[in-house]
Amino acid sequence: MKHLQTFRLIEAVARAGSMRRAAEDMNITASALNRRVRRFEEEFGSELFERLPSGVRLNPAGELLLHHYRATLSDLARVQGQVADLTGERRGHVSLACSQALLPYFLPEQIAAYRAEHPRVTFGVNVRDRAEAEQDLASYASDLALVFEPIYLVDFEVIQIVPQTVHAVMAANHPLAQKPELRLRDCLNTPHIAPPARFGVRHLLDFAARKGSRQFSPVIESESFEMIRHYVLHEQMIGFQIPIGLRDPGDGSLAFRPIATRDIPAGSLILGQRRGRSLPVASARFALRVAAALKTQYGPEII
Amino acid sequence: MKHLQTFRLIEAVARAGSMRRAAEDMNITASALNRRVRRFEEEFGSELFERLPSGVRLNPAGELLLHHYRATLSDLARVQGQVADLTGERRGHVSLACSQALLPYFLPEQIAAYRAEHPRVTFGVNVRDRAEAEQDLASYASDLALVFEPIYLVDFEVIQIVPQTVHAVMAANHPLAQKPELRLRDCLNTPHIAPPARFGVRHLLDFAARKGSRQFSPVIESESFEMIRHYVLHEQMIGFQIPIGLRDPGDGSLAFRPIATRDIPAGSLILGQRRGRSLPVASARFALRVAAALKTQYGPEII
DNA sequence: CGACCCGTTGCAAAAAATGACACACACATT
DNA sequence: AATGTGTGTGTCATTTTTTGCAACGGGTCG
Repeated sequence: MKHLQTFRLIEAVARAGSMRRAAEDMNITASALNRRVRRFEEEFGSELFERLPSGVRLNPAGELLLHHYRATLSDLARVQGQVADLTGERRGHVSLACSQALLPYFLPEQIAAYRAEHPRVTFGVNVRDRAEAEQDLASYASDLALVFEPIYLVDFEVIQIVPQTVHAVMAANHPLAQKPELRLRDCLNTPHIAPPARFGVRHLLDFAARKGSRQFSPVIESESFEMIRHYVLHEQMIGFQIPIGLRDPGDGSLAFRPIATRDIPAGSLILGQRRGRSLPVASARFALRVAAALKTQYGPEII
Repeated sequence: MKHLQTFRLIEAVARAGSMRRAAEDMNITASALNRRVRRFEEEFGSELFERLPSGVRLNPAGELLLHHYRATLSDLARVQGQVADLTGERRGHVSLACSQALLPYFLPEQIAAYRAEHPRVTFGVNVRDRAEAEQDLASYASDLALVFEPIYLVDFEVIQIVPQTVHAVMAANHPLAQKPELRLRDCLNTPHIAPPARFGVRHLLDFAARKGSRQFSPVIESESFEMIRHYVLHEQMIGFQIPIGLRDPGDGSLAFRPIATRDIPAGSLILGQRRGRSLPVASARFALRVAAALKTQYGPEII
C-alpha cells in the first residue's frame, strides 16, 4: 500500500538505527529519506527520533506512532481478507508463534487440513519460547500464539486452553517403562535429558522438584525437543514432553508414561491472540479450527 | 495527514455519490479524482464503488475500507493526543453526542470545569436522539455519547449509568404542584406537552400509559425540551423532563415533581463509547470526569 | 590531526499528480 | 427521433512533488 510508504521508511530507520543505513535498505538516497522523515515529523507535530551523533533512535512519540502503524497495517490486512472473502476466493496469510511440542504432529495436521479447504491461504510458523511468543503478538509479528505455560498474560487474550500432563519419554526397554505412571522421584533418580529453563516443561519440572526439596539436574540440556525424543533411544535416559508432542512411532521403540499429577500438576497449553485485536479472516478461522481440535483431542477435562 | 488524502477523497466520493460532485467538493478536477480512486482500487485489489449510470455508490468492499479509514483516523488522533501529553501540553478534541436534557446545566458545567484545567482542549457537542447517538459512535463521528434510555446497545460500551426518574414540569401555581409526588393518572388527566416518540422520556411515558390501558396524548408535541420548559409557564399544562435537565430558576416560577416510580420506572442515563475503541486522551479524561460527576450527583442508588 | 560516519541542505533532474478538454455512454425531455 | 444533461474515463501539456547528487557542518575514534 503506497500511502503507508512513509511509515515503512520510518520503521526501517527505527530498525536500522541510522538514516543512511535505512536509506540503503529501502533503496533510496539518505537525503530523500531524511526529508520524508522531517516532513512527516512536521506534519505530525512532533519529532519521532532522538538525533544522536551516532545515529537516530525512536523517542516515545515515535514508539507510539510505530505502534499505530502496525495496528493500522494489521487492520488493513484484515479488511483485505474480508474483501477477498466477499469476492469468493479465500486467501490470506496466517502467522503464528508456537512451542516446539506442536511441530511434529499437531500443527502439520491442522495446517494441512486447513489448507486442503483453502489452498490460497499461506502460513508462517515461528518457533518461539514462552516469552518470545507473547512479544510476537504484541508487535503484530504473529497473529496467533500456541504456547505451553505462557508467562505474563498481559495483553494476551486466551482463545482456548487445554491441560497437558508432563510425560516421561524413554526407550521401550527402559526399566521405568514397566510402570503405567511415573512418580517425580522416579525421574529424578534416573539420568534425564531436558530443555533449558525458559521452556514450559522444564519450568514445571524445576518447580515440582524444588517443592519436594529435590533438584532437577539433567545430564543433557537441549533446546531441541526432537533431539531429546531421539536421544533417549541411544542411551538409557528419560526425556520429557507433553502429550500433544508425542505419538507412538509404531515400531515399539519409544515409550512415554505420564508423571503423576500429584507430583507435577498439569500445565496449560494456550491458544491466544493479542488482546482486543480483530484478526484477519484467515487467522480467525484457523484459530477456530485449532481451538476446536484442541478441545476435541485434549479437552474437556477441567484443569 | 497527507498520507490519508486518498481516503479522504474516497470518503468524499461516497458522500457525494458522484465523482464530479466530490471533485468539486475537494477542489480538484474529476479526472484527477477518478484516477486516484482507480489507482487505489487497483492497488487495493478490489473496486470500491458500484459504477451506476447516475453516479457511484460504495460496494461492500468500499464500506469495509471506509470503516478501516475511520478507525485509523481515530487511532491516529488518539496517538497524537498521547504525544501531546508527552510534550506537556494537553490539547485535543472531544466530540460527544448527547440528549437535550444535558444541554442547559450539566454539560456546560462539566465542559467549563474541564476546560478550566485544559484550555487547549476543544469540544464538539452534537445533539442527538437515542438512535442517532449510537450511530454517531459507530461511525466515529462522536467519541462519547451521553443519552437517556439508549435503544440498541450493540457495540455500545457503558462507561457510567445512573437512574433518572421522570419529573413533571409545571408552573408553580399549577394545582398539581401542591403534591410532593405525582401519579401517572394525574398527568394523563391534565393537558400535557411532550417530545415526540423517539425521545427517551416520551418512550417511558407511552409505555407506562399503555401498561395502564391508558393513552398518552399530548396537546403539544415539541422536539425542543427548552420550549417545553418555557411553555408550561404560559399555559396551565405539564411537561416532562429528567432531573439532570432541571434546576430551580430561583424566581419561584417553575415547579417540578417526580412521578411515582411504581407508575413509571426510572430510566437510565448512560455515558458510553463505541465498544472496544481506545479513545483519544482528552475524550477519555473527560469521560472519567463526567462519569464521576454523574455518580456523585445522581448515583449511587440502584436502578 | 585526519579518516570516518552521522544528519542535513541546495540545486537540478526525474517522477508523479494535476487540469483542461474530448469522448462514449445512459437517461430524460423535447 | 433529436437534443440536452448527467455520468465515468481516457489523452496530453503543465505544474507540483519527490528524488539523486554533491557538499557542508559536526561528532567520534585511531
